[in-house]
Amino acid sequence: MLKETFLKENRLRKRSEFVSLSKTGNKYHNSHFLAVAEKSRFERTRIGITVSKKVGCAVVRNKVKRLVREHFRKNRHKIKGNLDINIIAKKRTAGDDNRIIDKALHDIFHRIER
RNA sequence: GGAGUAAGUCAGAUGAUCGCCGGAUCAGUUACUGAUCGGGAGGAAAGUCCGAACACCACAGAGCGGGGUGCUCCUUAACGGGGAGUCGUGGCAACACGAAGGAAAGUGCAACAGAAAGUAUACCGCCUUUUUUUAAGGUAAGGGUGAAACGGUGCGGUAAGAGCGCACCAGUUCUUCAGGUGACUGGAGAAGCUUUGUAAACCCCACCCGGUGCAAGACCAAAUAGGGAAGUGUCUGAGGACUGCUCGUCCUAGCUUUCGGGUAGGUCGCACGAGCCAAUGUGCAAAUAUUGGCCUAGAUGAAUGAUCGUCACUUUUUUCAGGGUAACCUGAUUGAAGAACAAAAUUCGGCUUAUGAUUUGCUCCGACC
RNA sequence: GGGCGUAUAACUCAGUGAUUAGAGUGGGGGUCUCUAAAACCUCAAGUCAGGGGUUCAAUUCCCCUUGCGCCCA
Repeated sequence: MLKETFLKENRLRKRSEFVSLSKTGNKYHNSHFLAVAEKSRFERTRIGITVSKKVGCAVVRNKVKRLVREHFRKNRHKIKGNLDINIIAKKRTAGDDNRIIDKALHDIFHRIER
């Protein structure tokens, strides 16, 4: 049984990392999200979440971030290889239900794996 | 029952599973891991509109400039906040709102219309004289214009009129009496004194304000190299000290611009405070004093979540029971949906704005007894 | 987090306490031309971001809200 933890070392934490990733990474689209991914130089998969002010107010943005993190936490072991991923939320994420967003996340992680 | 008004309260609860961010203790080991225990968003955390603490700039200076506040008394660390009043405005009322000093220190502005927009003037009128088309003088009652026209009504007076005189009313200024800490209120008297509006126009008066803000600032580690060009200045001048100007003080020996190069990692600041709760005293109250109890988030691409149950709340559907002629009301049952505004970012005191539910007092209206 | 600025026609900007808020570009129509461009004439298009207040009168002065943008190390 794999542990479903999610620590700081699984996250992207510096602006420079985000910038370099967006320059060189491959991009994947979806109705709700935009993902940028690249092979990591570490021995683990790391994730960064970008939710701009366009999506909504602070409460909405926190909610989206938590949903993305929760999904990543539960499905991390399914991702093969070591990747750096940046998930960028689009505007229409704001109003939608949790289940729909979860489905969209499942979809986009599926695209990244291919 | 309806409409309104004021004040207050809460911000769903609880369980399971998987997680997130700090803290304490213990163990292993030597900077990480594990175990246990305990904590983890708001009434507005928001807007950044005020006031402070704190830090640096000189523990903060002078003058000018600039900005703010503006009825009274009280309260507070402070405030543009709050409380209690005064006056004015709105409302039938409960009550609410008010940047509420000065226009009699000075300046400006008041479009169009109107004769005239603030100290004078006279378009139509009215009156007198002369002429009999008119001219001169008097007049501000009436008309007309405008948002606003120089107190109102009446009587006298007059050629016609006019505060020209008088009575009453309204206001202003002055004197005075009583009440109040005071704003102010009530009364008496005098002066024909009758003064336009605007200070959220300049301004005057009184009081207050140095600047920048935790990305303030301090420390540690790492790295390096301080170089080229141009301009300016070189001794009573130049530059800097995050204030527009002048002065003063302190610092540097160079300073500014540009080209090229480097860095932007961590720790502290940072969670015991003008703190919260309760009781008692003082005070109309805002507040405050004493005593007792409590410790209550601290992240930094940024924690406090997700899923599934149970119970409660609101709306609605089905079925049943009771009441009623009926519309419908009450209670139970069953399924479904909903549950506002909104996320700490150095910390406090306020203000403002957004917003769900609910309780109580008061006012007005209607019905019944 | 903290500190600032801005909003006027489809676009870029003026403007000022007062008549129906202007200019350029763009758009429509016309003149000229065989046609087009240029030039000239002409027309339309504004809740002066929204809501309150001061004033006789507000796009302008004051307050609140909203949108957009900038700065810090």
